[in-house]
Amino acid sequence: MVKSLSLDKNGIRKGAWSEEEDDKLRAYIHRYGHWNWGLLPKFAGLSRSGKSCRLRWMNYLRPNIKHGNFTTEEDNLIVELRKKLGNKWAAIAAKLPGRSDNEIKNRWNTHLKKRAHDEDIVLELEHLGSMEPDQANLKENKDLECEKDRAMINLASESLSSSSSSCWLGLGGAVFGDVPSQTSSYQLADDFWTESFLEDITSSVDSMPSPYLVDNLISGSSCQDMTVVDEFSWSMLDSCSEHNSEFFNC
DNA sequence: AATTGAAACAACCGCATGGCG
DNA sequence: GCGCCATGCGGTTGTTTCAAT
Repeated sequence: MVKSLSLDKNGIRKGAWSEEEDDKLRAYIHRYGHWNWGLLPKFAGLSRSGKSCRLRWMNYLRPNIKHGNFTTEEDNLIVELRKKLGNKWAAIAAKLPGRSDNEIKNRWNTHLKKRAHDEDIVLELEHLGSMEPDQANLKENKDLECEKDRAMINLASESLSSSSSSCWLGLGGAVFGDVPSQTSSYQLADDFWTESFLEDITSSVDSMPSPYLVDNLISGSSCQDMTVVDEFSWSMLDSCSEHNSEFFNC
């Protein structure tokens, strides 16, 4: 279910990410943070665009990201939030810890859109079925009832909202702890990266060029340019040691 | 067993936004 | 105020998988 690999004219890889690329990106961000997506690929030894790296990190490699089946509670919440917020996938994702906007968008487009549409039709038909026959033929009445329908649907979704939110908070409390109000900024716990992972990546990270040691990776850049980059990198790394979690905000 | 169409989803692309000089 | 650049967001595409025929 992945795009086949290809290279563009600049030698930038496109398509599916290999496990090796994932490891490089994960290891690099773990060590240095994503201080600049544009430069990160070169420092991390990846032939990818910064955009591609960012997307891969945000949607797949980011800590705490969940993969696999959506729960009924999650589905309900997505449907409900979409009614309220529209296609604001990032805003919706902020309410579902561990799910990326891309994943939610895909979930909506492949599963929930049709379901939500079907549910609206059922509501509409149920309502029409309860109407007097001659009433149903009167346009003005129909228009009025359509308005009532919308109100009923909204009311139903509000009701669903309060109940499913409770379910979700219960689930969130059990699995994630308190559901953060701003899940776009993740706090990195000390044990975020498992010990086994740290062992796995140690060798690759140590052989990886750090942003302040490499001076020939930015093609065409002058020595002056690199001085700027070096100073920037040092300051960022200093900040990193002081405020480690900020480097993993998503 | 082969074919085909739909479903699923990772990834790409273009535009919008915000920060900075 | 303006232009540039990095980042974020949402729409779309491309590929694989799987079920139906």
